[in-house]
Amino acid sequence: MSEDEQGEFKSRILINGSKGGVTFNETVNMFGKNPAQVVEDGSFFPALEDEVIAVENLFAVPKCNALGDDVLGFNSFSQHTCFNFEECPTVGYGSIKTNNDTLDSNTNLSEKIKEEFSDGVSGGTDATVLDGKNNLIDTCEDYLLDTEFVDEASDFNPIKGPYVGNLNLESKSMVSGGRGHGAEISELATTSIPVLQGTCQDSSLLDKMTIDELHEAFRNMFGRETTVTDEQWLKCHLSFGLQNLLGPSNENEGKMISSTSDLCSRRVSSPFTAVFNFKRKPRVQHVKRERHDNHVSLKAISSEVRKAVLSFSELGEKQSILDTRKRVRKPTRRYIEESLEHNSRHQKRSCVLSNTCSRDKLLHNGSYKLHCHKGFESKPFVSQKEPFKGACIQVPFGQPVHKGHLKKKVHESEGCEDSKLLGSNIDSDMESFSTESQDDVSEDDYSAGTKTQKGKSRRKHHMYWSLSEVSKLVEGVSVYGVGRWTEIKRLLFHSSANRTSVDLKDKWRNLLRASCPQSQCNRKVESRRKHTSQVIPQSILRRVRELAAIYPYPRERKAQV
DNA sequence: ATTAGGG
DNA sequence: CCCTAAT
Repeated sequence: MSEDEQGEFKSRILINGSKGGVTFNETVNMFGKNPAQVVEDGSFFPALEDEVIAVENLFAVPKCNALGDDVLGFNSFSQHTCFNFEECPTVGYGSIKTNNDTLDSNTNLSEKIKEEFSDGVSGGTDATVLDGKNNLIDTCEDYLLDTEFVDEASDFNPIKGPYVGNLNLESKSMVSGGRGHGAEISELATTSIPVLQGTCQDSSLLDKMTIDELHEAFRNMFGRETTVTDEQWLKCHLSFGLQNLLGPSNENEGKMISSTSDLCSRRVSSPFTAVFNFKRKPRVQHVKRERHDNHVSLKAISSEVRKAVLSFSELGEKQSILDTRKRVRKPTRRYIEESLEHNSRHQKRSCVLSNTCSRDKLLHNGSYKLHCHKGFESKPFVSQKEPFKGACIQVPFGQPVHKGHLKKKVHESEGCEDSKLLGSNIDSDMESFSTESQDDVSEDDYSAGTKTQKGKSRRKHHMYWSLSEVSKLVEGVSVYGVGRWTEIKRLLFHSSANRTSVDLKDKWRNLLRASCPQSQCNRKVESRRKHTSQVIPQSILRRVRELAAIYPYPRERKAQV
């Protein structure tokens, strides 16, 4: 099957799916698999309730970040998902079941997939994996662009959720009588295609939901309220979130590097084949069982199957290819920094591998436009479209948060607090320059923010020296002498993180210049400055002169000697 | 790592 | 303030 044919095939499925034009049975038949066979295989369905619970725990353990705005992130999503499970463990079976017997493993499928892949998560997902994903995405994109989802000007994706049915159930906490049907990972193919259309069939359920219900569902899913009253918007977000169930599995499915490059070279290896592979339930299921018993992770699955999983995910995500781009984990600024510092070397290597396929595409991918330094543009998944919001710190799976970060962060905040303290200290200690003190605080905050981006030369925000600071400096010089900037800094400016010893030195130099009675030129400048900046009191200037005499600068010292 | 000095 | 050379 040629590439074009593959693409056409995929598009067909997707489009049909979105329009619900193909029934599940038809879809299944397309693959030559009779749904009855699926049902017949009883081993697929029995899933113990505790299995569900296990899943729940699985997801409860990992990331417990504060729910942030990044609703697209897998972390928060899984968290919410877990939440939902708690509320109704058997959620989602009913509605699908009404559609087709084979479909009732729908939701469970998602769980299983997650479960399946969550093992690999801890193993550490490598950047390359993500790159690989992007490769896939991009590849898929070609096929999908002509679908109805090109329009993604807005932040959300107009997905007429495949999972609408589930959503409905979740939001209403409907519990069907059925137990958790052990949806096998192999069900993925069979299920998801039906899902794609099944949702459309069930979209009536979504439509039936009131705004309040939608809001509730939204809250359950994303852990936050929304003020949006647009039904479409809510539905899209909800369905989008549900769709994430499959996305993460993709992302988490590590160790795909090899197959990734494989896919790179010949592009996605026949999505059709991929789906088809999934039809071989017995095989995959076998793996699944093994895993249950022996904790055999997905690694055990043959690379072929894994490839299939990956490829399938593209399919299953339907239009979401575009979504996926956005859903790609947004790293925190911290993470970016760290990556720059620690991983640049590794990335260079892995990028060489993955770039050939992904890079050029990614580069003209708007949402991936990376505003990054140096060889970082090749890491699409680090794109940070939205400004970092401290509330939601999402660290990509497998990318451990180094303690250094914590330290750094702590230090930074320390600095801020200290500077605030300094402000108050100054107020009490010195003659009180309240405005200046405030300036200190704000300035500190600012500089603390800019300092973090070590790399590019961003000039430190100009911070005027407050009179109190000058006084302290002079005092320090009088005590320790000129040139002991580190000492002075340590004892008198320890709390002000924004004044380095070099700053002190520079300031002293300037004071010296200002103090020594100079030519008219100098005075002119001085008088000119009077209007804009602070005027250094004569008392201080005098003191500076005295100190200059006592502690001449080295050069002058030499001259004196 | 500090310091001096030029820019 | 930044950068760099010298120490």
